[in-house]
Amino acid sequence: MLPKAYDPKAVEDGIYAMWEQSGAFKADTASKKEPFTISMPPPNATGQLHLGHAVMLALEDIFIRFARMQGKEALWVPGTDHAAIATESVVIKKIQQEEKIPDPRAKLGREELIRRIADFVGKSQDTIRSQIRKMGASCDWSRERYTFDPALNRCVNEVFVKMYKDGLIYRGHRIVNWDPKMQTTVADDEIEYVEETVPFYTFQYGPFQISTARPETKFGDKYVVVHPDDKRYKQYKDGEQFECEWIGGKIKATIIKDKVIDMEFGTGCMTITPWHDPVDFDLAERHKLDKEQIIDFEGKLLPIAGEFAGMSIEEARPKIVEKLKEKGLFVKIEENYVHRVAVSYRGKGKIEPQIKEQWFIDVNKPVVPWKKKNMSLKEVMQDVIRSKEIEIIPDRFEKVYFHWIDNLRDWCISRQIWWGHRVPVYYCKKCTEIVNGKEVPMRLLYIGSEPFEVHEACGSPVTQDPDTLDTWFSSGLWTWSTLIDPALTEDYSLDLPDLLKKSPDYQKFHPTTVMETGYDILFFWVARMILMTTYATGQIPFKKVYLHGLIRTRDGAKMSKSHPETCIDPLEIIPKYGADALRLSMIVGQSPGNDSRLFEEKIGGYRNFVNKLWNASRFVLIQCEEAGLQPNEKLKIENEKLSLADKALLSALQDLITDVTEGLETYRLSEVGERLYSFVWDYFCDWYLELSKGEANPQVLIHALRTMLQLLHPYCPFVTEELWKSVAPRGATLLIKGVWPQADDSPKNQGAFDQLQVVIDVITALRSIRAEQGVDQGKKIEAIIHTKEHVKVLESQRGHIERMGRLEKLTIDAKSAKHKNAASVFLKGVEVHIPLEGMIDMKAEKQKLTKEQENLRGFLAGVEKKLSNEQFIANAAAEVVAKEKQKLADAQEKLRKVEERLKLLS
RNA sequence: GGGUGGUUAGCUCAGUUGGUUUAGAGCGUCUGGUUUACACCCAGAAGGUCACAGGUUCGACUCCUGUACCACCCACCA
Repeated sequence: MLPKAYDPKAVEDGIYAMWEQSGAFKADTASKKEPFTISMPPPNATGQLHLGHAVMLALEDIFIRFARMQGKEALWVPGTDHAAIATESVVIKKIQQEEKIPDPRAKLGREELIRRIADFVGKSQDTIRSQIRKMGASCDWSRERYTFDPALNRCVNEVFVKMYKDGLIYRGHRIVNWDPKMQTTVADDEIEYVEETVPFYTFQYGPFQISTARPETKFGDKYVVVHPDDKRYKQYKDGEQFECEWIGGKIKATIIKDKVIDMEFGTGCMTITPWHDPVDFDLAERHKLDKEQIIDFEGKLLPIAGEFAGMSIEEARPKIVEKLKEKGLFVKIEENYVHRVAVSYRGKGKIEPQIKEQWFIDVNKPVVPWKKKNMSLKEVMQDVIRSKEIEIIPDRFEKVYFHWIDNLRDWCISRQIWWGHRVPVYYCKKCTEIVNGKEVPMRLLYIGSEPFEVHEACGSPVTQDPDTLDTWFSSGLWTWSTLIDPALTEDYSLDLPDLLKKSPDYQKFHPTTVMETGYDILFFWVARMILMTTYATGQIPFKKVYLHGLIRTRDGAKMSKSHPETCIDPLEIIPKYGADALRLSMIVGQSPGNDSRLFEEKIGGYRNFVNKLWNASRFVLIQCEEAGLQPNEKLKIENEKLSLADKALLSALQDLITDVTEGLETYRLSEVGERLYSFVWDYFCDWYLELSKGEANPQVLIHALRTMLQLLHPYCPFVTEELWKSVAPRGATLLIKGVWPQADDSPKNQGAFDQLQVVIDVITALRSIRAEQGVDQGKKIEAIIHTKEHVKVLESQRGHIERMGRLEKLTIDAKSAKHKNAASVFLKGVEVHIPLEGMIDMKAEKQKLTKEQENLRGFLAGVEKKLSNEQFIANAAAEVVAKEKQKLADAQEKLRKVEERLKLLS
């Protein structure tokens, strides 16, 4: 016999091990079944699982388990991400703190640091693997991948080479976001802005007054920019030059007219620093102006700053202002200027724009063959969404996505950190080449995916480009690089199309079915996967994108370790409430794309539900034992032995199956969860089980329980699998491998359900009458009772109420009917005789019916109008029109009934 | 500056193309109750002019316009 309360801690690990050993997670490439694939967004291999991962795992596990039970070949590929910059900065920090080494890169060198990081990652991966298991995720561990696997590195290199050959990857001097702290470039998307209040200075610059929050960048400024339409500066011409006194002495300045200037802001003119400001850089490019570096890569001022050279920005700033004051060029200072400072999303270091030579991906060059045209990467990215090949849930994110693409610039893919896929470009250490008539060291000797060590022509060793690739370059390949057969990647005679063609997993499982992830990485990752995958494979990476929202604390704050009191840690919750409860609490009541709040009471509520299910099952088993039925027998449900309640339950189960299946197919997870919750608790436990205490039908009980376990399994896999052990039909597989129930498994009993509904309504009405009229034994009840389908008029003389177990028994004797025309039902502990005729309070009834009649007539007119609209018929899908017609027919029928009733009443 | 989402019961949120919902759930509150599983329980109750103002419609939580507040995203304001 089952214990009195469900103890998740005692069963979960065992169940998971059982699933794993059974091979249920493992997808079969050779199978003929329809594939259903999910690539798990790989958690960063830096630490611990958090709620974001937990919600991702819960959602995807539901998709996968449902698909598997529906008989699809379900593959869920797990993995981890090397997360270049994030990981490197974590490890460097760790070494700094634990070993007191201020600059680990310099002290340890490239090889040693990489070894240390790899060590750290290895341990972290173990932790993550076990945590993914704790959530019950049924992913295929035999196919686990890591973005830094040699096989994936091969894919990265192949794509790099292909892009280079297609002219999509180029090297150029461009302004980049430089992080002096991490000593690397940072992507535009990886920057966040922090508000800072700083002094805002205005200085005299020749005849102009210019304002700045960053005087330290102003040394080299020799261009002053004004708006061409600005009347204040009408007398100056574009390109006009003048001499003036500036920080380091006399300079010659040039006036530039350009529309980027906001005339309203400050004095309406500014000087520019092209080397350290993206806007200025663009402007300088447009007007072909000189650019000069002022600040070095460490964040210190260069010799151009004269006496300030070598100082840090913080140190130099007040001194420069002081000097300008001395020179009489200071005009004014505004103390509380709010200004936004760019900070690295990962390392939190202040970003200093710099011009550097970097590798870029050209997003505008139209060289990608797509649908028999040559498109740019941007155009392909737009096309796949526009054509609905990829659908985003919720669809409003499609707009956001398009907007992002519109503003997309060339993607800087090189990073100066060490942890990452190294740029597959090699140089000869010795040879030189002629560029623009000058002899320079050889820039590029070889580019390719195969490792390369010696320059054959001269016999000297080669060196690989020191830069590594942006982490999103490799994760952009994730949906398919994980499906490439690793053994093939050791063969360098194969090219990328060969690798794809010869990998059975790729052939079977790509494109993947659904990509589920947080909306916060729509740009970082989802967009990059679309870009990289369409280009590299000619296929879309996934058919659907399901975006979940952020999980917040009770107060709506972001979950972070800085608020330990409101922050929920899945690893603390699972032992306490169980993985099933956690999963439910994150799924039910949440809609895609919207943030939601999670707190412990909520999880507790679903723990109660899981326990309720457990006890209901216990009760069913007890009933069976009493009735002498083996719970794992094959069932024979005989129609003639069914009570009205049994029939109603069976009928309701059919509806439940239909609703749950449809809901899951359309990704309405919250709704389905709620439906299941309320069915199990309100309908099955509180109503049917209570009834069955009177006269139990163990066959129906077992049947219903089995069906509910099957339907609930994707949501709460552990408890359902555990219970399945007790009620599974002999010879049945594990629930995880089981089949999804079909709605037509057993006969429909819709009639019974309607009949029952009438009775339920009657009882509900009687209750309220009793409350209103204070009916007690022997007092007359007079009322009209509305039901879904009928208007029953009930007149009763006598009624009495008595307790019967948990329910109350209310008996009402009909006056005139004498049970002749009355339905007599025993239900929910209540015996009711319902007379079918008799009248009271016709006025109110008539009013209501008349109103309904009016509404229906209006409605009919509306629908008819719609259906006679040719444009509507022409444009609408066939099923929409059919639905409208159905609506029309239903309404006509309804109207007919209403009119009939009205006639009856008059 | 541009964009998106939100505003529904004390709290946290559902509500699928406008009509069987006289607006739902969970938690909380209140009143009863140890009754053939479950106090992680049962039976009931109270609690909402669906942010506000207009409009379209026979009919609006649902569609349109505007307003207010909140949140987020994007953008080159020196």
